[in-house]
Amino acid sequence: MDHAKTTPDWTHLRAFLSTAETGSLSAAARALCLTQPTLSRQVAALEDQLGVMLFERVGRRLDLTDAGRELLPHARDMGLAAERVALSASGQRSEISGQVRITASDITAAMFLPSVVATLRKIAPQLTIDVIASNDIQDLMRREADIAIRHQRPDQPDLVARLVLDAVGHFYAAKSYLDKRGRPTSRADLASHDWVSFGDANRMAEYLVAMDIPLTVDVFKSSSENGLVSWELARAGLGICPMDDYVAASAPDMEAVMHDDLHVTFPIWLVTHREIHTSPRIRLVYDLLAEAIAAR
Amino acid sequence: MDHAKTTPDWTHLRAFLSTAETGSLSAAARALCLTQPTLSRQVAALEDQLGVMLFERVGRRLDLTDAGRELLPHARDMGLAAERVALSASGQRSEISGQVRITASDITAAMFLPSVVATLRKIAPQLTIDVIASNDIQDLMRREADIAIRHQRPDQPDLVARLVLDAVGHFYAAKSYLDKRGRPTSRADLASHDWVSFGDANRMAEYLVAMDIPLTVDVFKSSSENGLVSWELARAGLGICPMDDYVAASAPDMEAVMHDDLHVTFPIWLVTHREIHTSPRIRLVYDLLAEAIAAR
DNA sequence: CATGATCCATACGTAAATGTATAAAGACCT
DNA sequence: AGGTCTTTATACATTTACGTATGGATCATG
Repeated sequence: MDHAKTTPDWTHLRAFLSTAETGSLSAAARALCLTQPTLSRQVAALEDQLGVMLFERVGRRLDLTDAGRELLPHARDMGLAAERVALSASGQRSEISGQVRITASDITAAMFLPSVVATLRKIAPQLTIDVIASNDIQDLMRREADIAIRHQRPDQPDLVARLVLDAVGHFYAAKSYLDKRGRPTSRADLASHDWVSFGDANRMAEYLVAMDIPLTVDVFKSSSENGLVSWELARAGLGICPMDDYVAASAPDMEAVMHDDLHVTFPIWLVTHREIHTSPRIRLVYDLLAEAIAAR
Repeated sequence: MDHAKTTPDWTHLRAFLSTAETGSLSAAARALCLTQPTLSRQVAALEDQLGVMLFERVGRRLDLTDAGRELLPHARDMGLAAERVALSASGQRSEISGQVRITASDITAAMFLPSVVATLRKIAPQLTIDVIASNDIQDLMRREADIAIRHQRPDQPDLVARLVLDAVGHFYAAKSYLDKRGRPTSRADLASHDWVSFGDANRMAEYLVAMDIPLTVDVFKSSSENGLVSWELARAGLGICPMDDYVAASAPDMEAVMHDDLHVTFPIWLVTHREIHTSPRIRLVYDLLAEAIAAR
């Protein structure tokens, strides 16, 4: 098959992809660190080579034609594959070796990190990943970890922090518990239910009262400093417990209480020290974590 | 994310892909209609940009490094996506419209063509596909079809024919039939079984005798000129019937008789008239059929 | 309605990538 | 062993593609 001759120039395909995704030649040029005339020529050359109009020039605007719309997903596939090449390559570099220590809450460490570590190991086989499950943000300062996933902005100025996502959580209880005790429909109802505390019950009560949930500390019939244990207590039917929706989604026996009316959001910060700017192995893990969290 | 800067040049990626697949820079240059020094520079530039050695220069030979082996599948993905772009584009061209008539045996028409026609319709929405189920090779000469899928080389010199595949078939019977009548283990056994004829029983007997199967024409207890009907007769337990393995695979109730010792091969020819050289719409369908048959 | 900003297309000089030519080196065959 | 046919890498001339500059056109804004 003489497809070689009919295969378009890959650079032109990248130009098409970027133009279609950014919506204009100028924006695509900025994204690719090229100039607008270059993109203009590349897209025109591609159209010429394919024998198909890809964009409709209507005024100063470029609109994808039907043909362009048909080709776009395949161009996107190319782009994704190219990104995988780049990512894979960066993991294969000889500098990417040694150990990276990631600290996160016990829940994040157990429910989220394993899959990320798996892809990380695949991308960078010479890397060793240490997962440190801890709720102490000080770890990073003591240099006991390289990267931390935390739910509050660190106040140390010499740390590099990035807000990756505002995660959403709800208040969950076991379906069996709710079947027995009834499903609350108002905030007042919540005070007559059992609660499972995440750490100190007094601090937790304060937090919930600040959310306009009128309860007293004696609703907490069980508690644990360990988030996984708290969660399992709730799953055992011991009461209501706040939980990240992402984690809760893997527990079909749990149900969100007053789902549409009651939720919490909490930031997810990715924190590291300044070494990230000089250490490629930490940078790789940092970027991959950011991507994985954002896309979770 | 500043991935834009780290994303390698797509042209270089194509150079890497072609080099890895052909095994040498020179071969890649020939495949891409470029020169060997160009490929040499492009691959070197890619290695430089990625910070990873992709090939090991051992003598005059290029061997993929572990890193290169890791990247290759992603580069392949890019290549496949690029081919899809090209194919899609060719289908979107305005010249690709109108009708294409494909003739094939009734079995091929019913069991294989539908999925091909589906992808064809998706690629070239302005194309109308006529499937003509017929066992008469003359159709093409009478201009009743544009493309024919046949199992013998056409003797008309003004037709363009291409041997796409040597298909493999076996002799099949219903499992229920074999449970009742026993499974033959030798060629001699076959003569005591019932057979379903594909067309004329005398011609079929001749063919089988030529294969060293010692049977007489009276073993044919049923027959049909229609292949699909013959196959359904066999499925109904009426006897043994030769069938293309590809078709038989979709009938779990059928079993190959003496699978390891007895099989037939038959060529699959793709035939068209010379118009293919001037008609893009026929060329597209022809190429797609060839690909689909080869990859089936 | 006019002004400014933004976008696309074209022209031109320049920089970058390509092709040609060539050398060195390994594989294969006699 | 020697010759031939590969292969890859480098040097140089040329072509190609790029960036800068500019004009025309459209849309937003005062």
